[in-house]
Amino acid sequence: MSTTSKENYLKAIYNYQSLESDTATTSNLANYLNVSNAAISDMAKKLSDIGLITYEKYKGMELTSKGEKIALNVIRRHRLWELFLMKVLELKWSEVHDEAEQLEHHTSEALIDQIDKFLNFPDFDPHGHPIPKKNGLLPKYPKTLLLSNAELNRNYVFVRVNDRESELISFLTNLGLILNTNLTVKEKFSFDESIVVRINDRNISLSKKVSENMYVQLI
Amino acid sequence: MSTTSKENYLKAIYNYQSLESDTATTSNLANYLNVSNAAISDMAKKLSDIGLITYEKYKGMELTSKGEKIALNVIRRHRLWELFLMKVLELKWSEVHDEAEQLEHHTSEALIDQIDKFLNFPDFDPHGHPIPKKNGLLPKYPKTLLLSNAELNRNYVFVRVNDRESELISFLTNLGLILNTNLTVKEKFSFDESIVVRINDRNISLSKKVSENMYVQLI
DNA sequence: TTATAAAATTAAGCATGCTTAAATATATTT
DNA sequence: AAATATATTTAAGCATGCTTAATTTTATAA
Ligand SMILES: [Mn+2]
Ligand SMILES: [Mn+2]
Ligand SMILES: [Mn+2]
Ligand SMILES: [Mn+2]
Repeated sequence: MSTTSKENYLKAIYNYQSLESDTATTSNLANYLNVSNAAISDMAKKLSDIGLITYEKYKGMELTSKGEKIALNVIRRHRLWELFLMKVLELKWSEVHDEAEQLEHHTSEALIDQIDKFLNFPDFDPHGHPIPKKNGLLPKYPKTLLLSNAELNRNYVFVRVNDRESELISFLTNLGLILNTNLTVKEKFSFDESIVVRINDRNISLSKKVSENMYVQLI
Repeated sequence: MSTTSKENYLKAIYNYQSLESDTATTSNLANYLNVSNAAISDMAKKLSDIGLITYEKYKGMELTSKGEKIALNVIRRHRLWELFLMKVLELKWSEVHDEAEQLEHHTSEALIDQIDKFLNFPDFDPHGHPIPKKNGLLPKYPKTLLLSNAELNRNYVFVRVNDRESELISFLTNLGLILNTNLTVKEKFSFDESIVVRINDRNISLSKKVSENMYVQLI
């Protein structure tokens, strides 16, 4: 019923659904999942048939409560694995996402609950994402904004990062830019939308690509 | 190239190949893997085409050194996962096999090496099976025989159990029959091939089905 | 040795999850 | 409001890994 592929589609739809800035369109999902638009249309029919999304041709799709429940469960497995791999098995910050991307589809309820327990029921994964609880609810997490939207000369703390590109994570690690680092935007260049941030008395230049994948919180 | 299905076939072939009492025939594999004979013939062609087994129609199949290497690698992942799940995540003796059956196909080299290291490079899994080393070699392990073939009134130690049926493992657990238990066969009944074994001053009757899945070592 | 039984293979077909190319619907310009 | 561009869906087809039914090969018995 819920294969690896279907789980990934549901997660992707959830992702767009929970964004206020974007929606789960066919093209968005195709791009996100690296498949053709035709594959999305195809799967939309199937997911709709089994009651996991609502779908009207040309109008887009939405998770049903059943579909959302599955999506959150997969996300829970993903994020618990990430934290476990990092804290217990010492995998790198940049490696855990790809590994979890596989494991999330092949982990029983009993196993994931043991991992949850072993980690003492954590609220956040290594990239600052909230971990859905066994009951399906997300823990409370703070309002954040993209670093690319942060204002000049105010104090922020780096609290979350998009983990889908391991290169980016490695890059940040090399810069010493780990979660919970304090920073201030000192300059913004409009010609390439790069910025200069001050971190621990060091000025670092970050491209648009980088700053729009980092989330910060005002302090 | 090497999918979940192919990995399972290679493991199954390895299994029969390493048995002196049986061989990797089409029917054996079909029965072991719970698929039709036709599926085995089909896959034999494919595995042969990609150089993982040698195969002559009606004559049977054998792993090439390339195929055996993959098989041993999957077995390594399987057994390391089993031990890790039991020792670290406290899954039950009867649960770890089914869980590992999935995880073995979705674990990177980096991760399995970390698990190996975390467990301090163990030689045996929870069911007494030797764990292939990173270099592809099996650790030395003692000569054993099936409990069903053990002689009356000699002292044996229970060292290995077939882990493919979780019901059997639960059954043994309930009897207190864990690995490294000493035992003596007191009676053998020919009419149903059941036996009576003496364990810790208790006499226990075991069916043929049970005794031919337990391996013992003479002491 | 020939007949029969058992084992293995081939043939045809199905589900899943993709692809590219063609068709159609929706959005944007003029 | 048409014309054009963009987004989406449909059509046809492919790979993988199965199935059942038919056929062929090999093994066993008479
Ligand atoms: Mn992730
Ligand atoms: Mn993450
Ligand atoms: Mn096992
Ligand atoms: Mn085992």
